[in-house]
Amino acid sequence: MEYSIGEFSRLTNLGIHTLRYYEHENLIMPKRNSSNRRCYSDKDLAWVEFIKRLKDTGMPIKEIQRYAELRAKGDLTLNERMEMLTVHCESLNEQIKVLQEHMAKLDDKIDFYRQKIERTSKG
Amino acid sequence: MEYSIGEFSRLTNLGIHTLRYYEHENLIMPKRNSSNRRCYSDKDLAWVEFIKRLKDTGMPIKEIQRYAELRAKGDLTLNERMEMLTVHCESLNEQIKVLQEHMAKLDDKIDFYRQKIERTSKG
DNA sequence: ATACAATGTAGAGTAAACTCTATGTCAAGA
DNA sequence: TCTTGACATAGAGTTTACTCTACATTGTAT
Repeated sequence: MEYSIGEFSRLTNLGIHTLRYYEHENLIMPKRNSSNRRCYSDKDLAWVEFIKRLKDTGMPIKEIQRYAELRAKGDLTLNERMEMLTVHCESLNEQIKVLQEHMAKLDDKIDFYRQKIERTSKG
Repeated sequence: MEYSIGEFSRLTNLGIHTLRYYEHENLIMPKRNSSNRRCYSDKDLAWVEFIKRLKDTGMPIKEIQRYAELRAKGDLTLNERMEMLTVHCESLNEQIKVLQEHMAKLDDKIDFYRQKIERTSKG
C-alpha cells in the first residue's frame, strides 16, 4: 500500500508538519509521484514506528539521523547499527534503573506525608 | 550551615545561572545577607535535591512551581501536595512500564540484527 | 470553467529549560 | 589605594523539536 501524507499522518499520529520536518532532517525519504506528492509505503510505516520507539526512549534526532544514514547504506552497516542499538539499550537500562530509584524515594515521601497528615488531623 | 551561591552550585551540581533561574521561577528562595548576597541553607539543599528528583522524573518546571508555592504556604497544603505526588507517581509508573516495553522490543531487534549478521558473514 | 481541499516549499514562530552577556557592586588581599 | 574575584541584576541568546504561516500547485467534484 501507498499513502499520501495526510493518510500517513493519521496512520502514524504524527502531524503533517512533523512528517515534513522529519524528511527535512533526513529521517524519512518517501517516494514522490508524478506530481511531486509524497508516497509513503508500508516499509516507511514500520520505519517511522521504529523512529518513534527510539525517540520515546530518549534518543535525540541527531542520533536517529545517524542511524537513518547507516540504514540507507544497506547491509554493510548492520554491525554499526547493532552497536548503536546496543549502546542505546544500555543507557535505557540505566535510565529505567534510575527512574525506579526515584520512584521508591517518592513513594517514601508520600508515606511520610500520609503519616504527617494523620498526626495533624488528630492533633 | 550556610552557603554562598558558588558553594551551593558545587554542592548541587547546578550552575550558578541555573540557581538564579530557579529562584527567578520561584522554585528556591534563599535568604540574603546584609550585602544582598544569597545564603543557602541545608534545608535549601534538601529541597533542591527533591526538585531534581521531580525534574528527573519528568515533572515540568511549571508544576514544580505549583508544588513550591504550596510548600511555601505550610502544613495547610499537605493534602494537596500529597495528591500531586501521588498523581506524579502514577504517571511515573506508567512511564517506567512503557520504557520496559520499548526495551523488550529493542532487545528483539538487536537479536534480529545478530542473526542477520551471522547469516551474512556465512553467506 | 471554477471552486476547493490537499499538497508543495521556504522560512518564521513557539515552548521549555537553560546559558550567557553586559554592566555594576563590594569585600579582601597586595 | 588598587585590583581581583565572587556576586548582583536585567535581558539577550541557545538548543531541541517541533508547529505554523504565507503563498504556489494540483486533482477532483460541480
